[in-house]
Amino acid sequence: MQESSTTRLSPLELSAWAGFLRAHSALVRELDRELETTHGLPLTQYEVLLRLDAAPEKRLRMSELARSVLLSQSGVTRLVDRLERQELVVREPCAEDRRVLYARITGEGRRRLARARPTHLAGVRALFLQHFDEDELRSLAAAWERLQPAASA
Amino acid sequence: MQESSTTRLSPLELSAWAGFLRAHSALVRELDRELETTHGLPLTQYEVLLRLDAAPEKRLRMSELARSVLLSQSGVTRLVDRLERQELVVREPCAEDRRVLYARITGEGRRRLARARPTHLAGVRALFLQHFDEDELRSLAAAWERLQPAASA
DNA sequence: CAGGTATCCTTGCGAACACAACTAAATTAT
DNA sequence: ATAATTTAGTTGTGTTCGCAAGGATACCTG
Repeated sequence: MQESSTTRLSPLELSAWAGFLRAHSALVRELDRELETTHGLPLTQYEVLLRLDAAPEKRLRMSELARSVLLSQSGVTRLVDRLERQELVVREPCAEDRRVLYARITGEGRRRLARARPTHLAGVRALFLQHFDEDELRSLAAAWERLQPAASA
Repeated sequence: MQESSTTRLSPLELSAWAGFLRAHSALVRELDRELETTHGLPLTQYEVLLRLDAAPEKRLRMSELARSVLLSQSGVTRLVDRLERQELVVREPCAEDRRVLYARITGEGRRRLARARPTHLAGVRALFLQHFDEDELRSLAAAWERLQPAASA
């Protein structure tokens, strides 16, 4: 009463998929813990600061931010709330369209980001990048490109 | 005032790492949504059922389960609470060690799992496995092995 | 075999998220 | 111009999670 191939993953498929899930879970947990304990900055907050710092005018619309960190709109609202409370970010109205708000990274935000960055990058290298050679990195990067449309559909 | 290579990821490194994060987020969200809407079974619950069904006696200690699904102990306690409420799982005491509780999948749990499985596997194939050839899968599986110890340390 | 320690699981608590309903502003249509 | 629709963002509600603390049982040591 089993249709074999459609109801089972091969051991190889299982390793690739389950490993992906496990790796992500362990990595994110560890990196988050690291960042949180050494700089009081959870990973999601770090990533928002990173995006804002990299943005053309050190600011992004709330909705752009939501897309860029792959979070829901309401998630971003409250995430920016938390960042604003710490004065790492400020909200600015937009003159041309008064519905939109920009989130802009502050000087203090940039300092916090600068201090946290080495920690985070060291972690990403030690826990992730380290384990791939250059060919593998290329292969990975290409693969993520391939499954991007499928995922966002 | 910047130490270049230690404070920046190369574009390739960034693609590999950021892609990994984005891919995971999008994939899990989509698979979870799929499973939830078609079978009322969130991904985490599905995975617990899967582990229990695959276990030697259709049961695992709570702590084994926690390690196997890479969740905190308390997370598993409440996840099993939810499963028990739906009667997909039962808790059983252990005679040899009265501190431990086994979580055992029930007949109903196995039926739900069996019904959900094709949906989930189709999703995993379509959204993830599809995009890798066999060599890449092998390379991936090997890589996850490599970074397993680093992550759990 | 008593006292301390370690292990297994649960519970209190707070943080973070998604979904849906909502307000305000802009755009489009009549 | 005004009404309907769309878009940007926030807020209410419920869910899930991790951490830290707690209770019970097992183990270990003198």
